[in-house]
Amino acid sequence: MVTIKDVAKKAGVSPSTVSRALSGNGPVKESTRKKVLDAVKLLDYRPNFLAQGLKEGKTKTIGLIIPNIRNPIYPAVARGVEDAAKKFGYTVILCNTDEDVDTEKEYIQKLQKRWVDGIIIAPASNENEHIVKLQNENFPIVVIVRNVDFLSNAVIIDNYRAAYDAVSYLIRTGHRRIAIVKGNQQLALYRERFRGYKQALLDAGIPVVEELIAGDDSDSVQWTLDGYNAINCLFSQNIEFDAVFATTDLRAIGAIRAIKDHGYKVPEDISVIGFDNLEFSSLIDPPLSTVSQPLYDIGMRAVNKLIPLIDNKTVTEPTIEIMLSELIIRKSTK
Amino acid sequence: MVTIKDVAKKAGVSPSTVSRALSGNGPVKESTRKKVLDAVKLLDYRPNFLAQGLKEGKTKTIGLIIPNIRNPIYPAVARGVEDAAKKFGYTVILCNTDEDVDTEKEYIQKLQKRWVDGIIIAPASNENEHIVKLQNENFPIVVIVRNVDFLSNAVIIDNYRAAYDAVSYLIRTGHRRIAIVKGNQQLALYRERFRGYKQALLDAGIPVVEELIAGDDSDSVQWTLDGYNAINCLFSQNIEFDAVFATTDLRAIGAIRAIKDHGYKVPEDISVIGFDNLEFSSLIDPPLSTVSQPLYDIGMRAVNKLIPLIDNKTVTEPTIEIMLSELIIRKSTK
DNA sequence: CAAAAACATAAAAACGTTTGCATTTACCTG
DNA sequence: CAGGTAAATGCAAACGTTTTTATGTTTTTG
Repeated sequence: MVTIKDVAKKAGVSPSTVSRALSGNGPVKESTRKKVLDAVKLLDYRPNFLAQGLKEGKTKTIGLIIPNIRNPIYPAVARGVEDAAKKFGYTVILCNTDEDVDTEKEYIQKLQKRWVDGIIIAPASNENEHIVKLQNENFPIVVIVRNVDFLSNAVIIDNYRAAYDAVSYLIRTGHRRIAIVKGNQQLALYRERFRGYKQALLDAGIPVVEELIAGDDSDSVQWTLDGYNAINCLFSQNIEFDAVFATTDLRAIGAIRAIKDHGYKVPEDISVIGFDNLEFSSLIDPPLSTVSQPLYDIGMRAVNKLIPLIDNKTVTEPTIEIMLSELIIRKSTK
Repeated sequence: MVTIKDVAKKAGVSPSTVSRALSGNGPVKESTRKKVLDAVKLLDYRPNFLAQGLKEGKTKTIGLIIPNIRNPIYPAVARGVEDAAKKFGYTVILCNTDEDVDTEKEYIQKLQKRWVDGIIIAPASNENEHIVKLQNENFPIVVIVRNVDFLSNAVIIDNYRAAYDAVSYLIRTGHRRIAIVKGNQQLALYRERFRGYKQALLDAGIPVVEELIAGDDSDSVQWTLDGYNAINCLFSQNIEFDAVFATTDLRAIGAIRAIKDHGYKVPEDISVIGFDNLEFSSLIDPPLSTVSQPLYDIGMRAVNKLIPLIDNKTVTEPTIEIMLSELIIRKSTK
């Protein structure tokens, strides 16, 4: 490989002059700068990033830790992160944890070996002392999508509020027996959505009944399955309901499938509302009513929050940024 | 930050001994190894990756360059790449080109600054001298998904064959007026699929007629739109057809929408077959018949092909690996 | 025109590792 | 128990940069 010394020799100057000519961190005569630039071009010299990084203690790299890029909410997030990172001259390392805390820890270790300048993470579970530790060490880190139970720099939506609004909409449009596919209650975000569901019912004077609460805490990769099973379960118990609030679009899709399988129509017999607004949620039949998360923006904002943390090492109180979600009504609700 | 010297001091040995104790690259007495390990734990020492990389000329990092992670075929590929990479101790840097050659070049430059050991790429376009150049420089690179017109290490499917089989299936099941949404003909993979379509018709004695060839070369991010517009276009010209071969599932979804919008039924009136087998293609209505690409495996195989290129710097002829695709018949064909 | 000031460049140290070589220590063997 | 061998460890160089310090060369100015 061609080094700065080769360039120096070719241009007839010292390595330090080459460095200055390229970085602009010092005076260099126009004529020599030209000689250097010519030599650089001639030899196709590219500075060794590792050496630079070693010297400066920075890598201009950030780690993005998410449960699974195949979960369709994450590509948009990843894209937002990458686009923003690129704008700041950073590159992104992608890490999938499969919802497993140990994998998450392992990746953090790996990333931390001083080569990423910061981390953006959608935590795998509610066990996150390792994240607290990182934060205490003043390592730049931003939590996204899944809020945690300690104060941290985070970019999320108000899951409680969003769920409350969605369920309130169902109530307002005449539904009274509203089932929920509740999601993994280990995760704060599903607890919040569940809480929103209950409060909306209570505020409307509708009792929260156990038999309408469906879904389990499994984390199957077949994400529609939970919704499908949950609704099938209701049918098999002959429980009546006129609407379903699914805590993700994928669960909603599974729910719709189950409803159709039992010969009922969406939304004529049963309304279904989802959560996430995946790109293809408008493409299914019927197009899904859902809560839209600004996933791309969450990714972008996370980077915008992270960079200052990396730059000014001034310690500031962590802040949570609440992004706006939006209720999108399509054809799966009447 | 804590360095190897700190550990050495704490353990009462020299830095070289610490290095050997940790890497195993030399003899070290059991008792001293223990002292070192204790010191490491006590100080929470983590070797500086940059320094290691600088010394060894390797970063244990690979770059993955794809058009767009939001295009639903790529998450599976990315996951395959990451899982395999992890097995070999490598990490993955994700780069989205948005189908833009300049962005692609820019990323390659960036990655090449000696810090990725190899690159896996789904090229943005048919302009790829920069990839040829990389290959000639003996830089480890593997092409995936989108074949190129020069001999390279690649992991792809036989797009011609797969398209041929899909169209042949339509013919065998009684369709005669088969329209195609042809995809961007700048890209070899769509040319191949188009060629398969034509050959299948010819081999069955069915003429290839211009009016049934639809779709344009745009690369809109709204990937269903091309299929939607293409089919609408046919209807508006009053062209009759009894089947559609869409060159991607997303185009198929758009096509189905257009067909439904015009009051026809899939598959009773018009059959539709797609290409890719996206995770949600079985979830739409009707569940889509399609050609399955082993996307996850393509990612995995690409890494398995790349690692030897990185390790043995022995120059071997590039080889193309053809993965098997599979025709999956669901409910969108009769 | 000489001395000071400003500018341009070179030399050397530093970043945190790994590793070849030299040295010390421990262990055998005759 | 001396001498030889093997094992364990330390020293120093090297990886490719950037930056501080030192040196040499202009230019300015009284």
